[in-house]
Amino acid sequence: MSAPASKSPATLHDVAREAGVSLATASRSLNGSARKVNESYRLRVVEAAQRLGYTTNLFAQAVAKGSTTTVALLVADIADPYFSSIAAGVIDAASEENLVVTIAVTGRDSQRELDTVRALRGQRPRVMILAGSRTTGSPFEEHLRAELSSFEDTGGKVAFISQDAAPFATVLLDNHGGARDLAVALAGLGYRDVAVIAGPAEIRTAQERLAGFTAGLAEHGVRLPAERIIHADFTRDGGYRGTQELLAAGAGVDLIFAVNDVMAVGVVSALRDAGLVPGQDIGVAGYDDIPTVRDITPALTTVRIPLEDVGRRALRLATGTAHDGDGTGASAGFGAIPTETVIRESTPPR
Amino acid sequence: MSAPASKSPATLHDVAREAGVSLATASRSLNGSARKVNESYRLRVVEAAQRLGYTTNLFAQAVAKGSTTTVALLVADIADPYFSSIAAGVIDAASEENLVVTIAVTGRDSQRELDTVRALRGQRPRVMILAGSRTTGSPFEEHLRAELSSFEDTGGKVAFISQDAAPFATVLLDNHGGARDLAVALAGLGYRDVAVIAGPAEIRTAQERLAGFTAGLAEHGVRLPAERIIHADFTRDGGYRGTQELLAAGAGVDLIFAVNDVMAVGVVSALRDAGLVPGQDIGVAGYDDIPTVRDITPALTTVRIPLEDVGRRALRLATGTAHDGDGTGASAGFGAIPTETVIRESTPPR
DNA sequence: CCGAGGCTGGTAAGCGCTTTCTCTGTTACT
DNA sequence: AGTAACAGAGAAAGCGCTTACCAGCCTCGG
Repeated sequence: MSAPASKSPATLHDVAREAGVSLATASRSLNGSARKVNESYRLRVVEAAQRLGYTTNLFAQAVAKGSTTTVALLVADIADPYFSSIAAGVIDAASEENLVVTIAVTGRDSQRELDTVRALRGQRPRVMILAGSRTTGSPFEEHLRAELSSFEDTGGKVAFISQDAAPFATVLLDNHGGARDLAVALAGLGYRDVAVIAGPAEIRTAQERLAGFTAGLAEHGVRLPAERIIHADFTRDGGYRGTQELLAAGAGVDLIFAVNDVMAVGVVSALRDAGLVPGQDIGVAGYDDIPTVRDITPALTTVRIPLEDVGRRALRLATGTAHDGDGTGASAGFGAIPTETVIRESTPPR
Repeated sequence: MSAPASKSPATLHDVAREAGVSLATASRSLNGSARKVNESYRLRVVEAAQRLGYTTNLFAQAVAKGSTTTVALLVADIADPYFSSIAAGVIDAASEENLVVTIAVTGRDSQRELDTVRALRGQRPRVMILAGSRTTGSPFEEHLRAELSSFEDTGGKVAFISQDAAPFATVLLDNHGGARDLAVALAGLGYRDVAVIAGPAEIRTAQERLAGFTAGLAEHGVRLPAERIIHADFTRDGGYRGTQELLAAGAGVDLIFAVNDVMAVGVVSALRDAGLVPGQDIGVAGYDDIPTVRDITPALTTVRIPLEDVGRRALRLATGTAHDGDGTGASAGFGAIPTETVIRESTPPR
């Protein structure tokens, strides 16, 4: 190594001395500045920095400038493809703007979510993106709102993903509409005896999808009796157990709609384990179109959300980089993200 | 809100004034310190902080203390379940130690990986965890090493996940052994005409798995001719296309081993699309045991790696929190992570 | 030929926090 | 009672960086 391998990183001061210029000049030549500096000086500084293996201390820079390059992303569970796809989008868009993404996981726990937001504020991120599903009636909801408002008051930006969150910017997912369209399509295929594995009762995304689905069925005169709605965990195992419960109740059902794909995957497995052929004996549909549902058997009917795009959009929404006319090209404004019903083998016509 | 909603966040200075104490006292009472502070003072400070909605500016704190609470995690693709599971583990272990995790994605591009490491150094993270697969013979490899060494020289810690990375701490994944065991098990089931969809030739993880698998087969006298080894992308689509290629070559094969699960998922789909019944006509095996492979049809034979655990372990290895005797309880030392062959329906006995 | 600007380096005052050191007020002994 | 030893609060000096602000130097126009 040519680097002197000291015990602490080289500072700008070191670089300035090595280059024989002042601190100010060094700063100006290394980190953009409106001021011009003589090319020969600049070169000397850059070379000195190179030689010493100097990298700007972003923290110190942040302190001095009073603004950071951090984006905080809160997700319920990073291992869930839904969230990791969104995260991929956020990270992608962030790196375009030279922002660094910090990810925290809240595990669908409002208390913990609140704590996390508090802790994250210490990072003074430029923007905070909350992707965990909002719940209704949580006692922490109000505190969260307050915390976020105060964050915005002090110059931060927040963006929500999913349902409208009052005063904050939101990438709206049209859960109701998507589920409604799906229901219409399925009813059109001839399904009549429907059950829904819904998420936890207090999660709004789950509520909306359930409501939309019910509405869509109603348009075709299909009723969804209350006992055909099973609330379960928002996970693969939730879907599995919900299905067991449903089957145990002995309902004669020709279609199961799980309010998200990971649950639907659980449904398929549960059906199979119960000796039924998913798709053939009972149709199955999910929501989200996570990558895997294309590959399971039968391929799952679902509602596509352009997840990565949603992530990207959330970031841009928050940073104010309108930047439209890219990617899908669809939906220029700030309306809800368009969803698309994708019929696959898991719901053959009846 | 009772907070005055000023234009910039409350500073410690504000808190001190509000509480009528000195800056030093405020600092001492809010953020741990060896020094004791009169309880009544402490209370006043805490209340004032509460009232003003104060949160410590972590950056400033970092600058003053000269150390941060950040962990940087580099992954190839956060949307890949392999990496997102690892990330979940890292984040989990990190939050236990009050560390914040920053995730950057490198997209399996050595150049970009190097750039990212450089950029991340600016954050002065306490530890850097590299989970992307190492490649062999990349011209950037040496630079990366240098950059990381210099990072360690200046007080950082580096941990690699996967194969031994010379002077740096590593959570060793026994790719060779795992693949070998798998091959032995499969040969034991009667498979004889084997093909491998290997990853890109330069990725070490792929190489090792291929080598281990070949060795395992050899133990049972099964040969793996070179034309039965197809190199393809490390993704689902890579597996798909590799399989198409294989089938086009018209080889009479009874088993396809894909060097990772996402590729194996692609293999299954490709077989099916070619009118074959995976598992029945041709056995399929993968590697990693990502959550989804349990749920696809046929359920996939694979090699289990406790991914979250690997993430946790990487963090602890780097922070020096030995902290053993938890979770799985398995493997106390720093040996390779134990893998386990999981035979499922995709490889019925022949 | 001189003063007004325009450039561009350097000096120094912060940014929000920690921490050393000083200094005053107590407590504990002889 | 007098002093040593000890707390514990506050003043102030940083941490690494940015950015007014000041000071030379050069270029022009009158």
